[in-house]
Amino acid sequence: MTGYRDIKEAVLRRIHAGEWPPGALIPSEADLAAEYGTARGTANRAIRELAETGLVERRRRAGTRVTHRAGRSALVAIPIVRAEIEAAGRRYGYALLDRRIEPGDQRHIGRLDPQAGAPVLALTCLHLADGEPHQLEDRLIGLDVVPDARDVDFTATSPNEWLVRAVPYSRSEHIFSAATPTEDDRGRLRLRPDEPVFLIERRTWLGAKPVTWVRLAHPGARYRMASRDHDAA
Amino acid sequence: MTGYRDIKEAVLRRIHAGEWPPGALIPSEADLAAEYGTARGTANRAIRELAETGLVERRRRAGTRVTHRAGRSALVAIPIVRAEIEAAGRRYGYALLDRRIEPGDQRHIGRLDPQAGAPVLALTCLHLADGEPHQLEDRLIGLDVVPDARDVDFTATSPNEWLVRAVPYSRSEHIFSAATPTEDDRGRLRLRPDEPVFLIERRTWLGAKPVTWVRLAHPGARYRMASRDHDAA
DNA sequence: GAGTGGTCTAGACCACGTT
DNA sequence: ACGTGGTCTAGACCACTCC
Repeated sequence: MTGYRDIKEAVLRRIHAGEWPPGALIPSEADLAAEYGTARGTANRAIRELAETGLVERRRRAGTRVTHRAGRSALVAIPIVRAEIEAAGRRYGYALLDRRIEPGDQRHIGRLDPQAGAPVLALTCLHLADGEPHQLEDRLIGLDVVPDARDVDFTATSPNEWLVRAVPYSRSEHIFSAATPTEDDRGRLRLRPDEPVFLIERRTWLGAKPVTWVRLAHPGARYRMASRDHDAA
Repeated sequence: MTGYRDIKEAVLRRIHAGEWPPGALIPSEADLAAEYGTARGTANRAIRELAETGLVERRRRAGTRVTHRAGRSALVAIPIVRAEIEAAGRRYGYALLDRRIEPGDQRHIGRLDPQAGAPVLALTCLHLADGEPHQLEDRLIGLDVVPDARDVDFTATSPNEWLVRAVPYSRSEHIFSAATPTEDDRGRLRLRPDEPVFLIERRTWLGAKPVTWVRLAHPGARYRMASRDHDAA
């Protein structure tokens, strides 16, 4: 029995073998289906999944081409910090360091980008593993979009966990970087001299409205983020 | 017309609205199909895609449940450095700094993990943007798996580009981290004092055999890696 | 206009795991 | 045993875009 996985692997192999170099047109779904003796739906699923990884590009009428700049992609899981710590067999600790409500203004541009004048909830908290600082979280929440956040007791629940449960979002964006820590980072994460921080910045929207911005700082020398691969063969 | 996207959004909304809290069972494909007046295949695709993002978990006979710890995931594109630089409108430059062939031994454990005694090609090269150091590449290639690499002129072609074109792989793994630069990093990337490096380490296999290991170091203060989102609504 | 991908349908069989 | 998801089929209609 030929399945969509078989077709996917076969096409992947033929691309890697050089049969279809970058830029080349691969056979249409109908031709692939005929060649492998399946329904078109089966070939469709195979090639659709290859397109999702970026290996090929599809356009109606124009057909399916092998992508030129074969960048690789990786699926990075960004765990909830509590789960990450507990999964490592360590004791999770949490502290709310600061909570303010600010009018949305210049300070938030490029981060939350709130509507002019809309109030912003600014939180700073620390996540610990076995009592040792693990992640420093600076967060902005748009109270116009998420009014309920005003009344949540964030000394008991971390904003991450509350938001995941309470607030839907439709789009998010991440930036990963290495940085020299700020003075705050240095003190709160108890960094060694010269130790950098690994930063994850995430912005989240519901439709066009910004929901939350967060900066997650990890001690660089003690943090690595791994990914499973995304291409497959 | 109700499409798989409609069902996907509807289910997403109902989960976020609290109708099905984490751990709850959502209706079977057949029930959803009946509810929304579609074929089962349509409901299948909707829920399958939600499962791919990790929002729900599916098991035969047991049904589909809302995931408990809904970690988020992001799809990170790792571009070929040349394309990345040229896409930014900068001039690409490349230099091979070092090339050695070494017997596979202790030094490579945890990186390439070559078969005992198999020769390893070790390359160091620098990628520049407008003449400024952009990425320092340290690479190991298993010559037992990729014998052709021995005869390639890597002063003309960067190993990244050659490998992408010439060698298939079946699995890869990435680690992202922030680090204090080594003395080599500092000199070759012309780092400012206290400037950290952003590291990408990638290991690639063909079946069970290690193909290549690479460490890509970027000046932290000048490098950010962005991702598109992977969850969708 | 015609060929390509995008999607849906109604049905089917099977694998799997819970009961 | 039986209900669930996993997949395939053969056909269909449509949207898009190149010619």
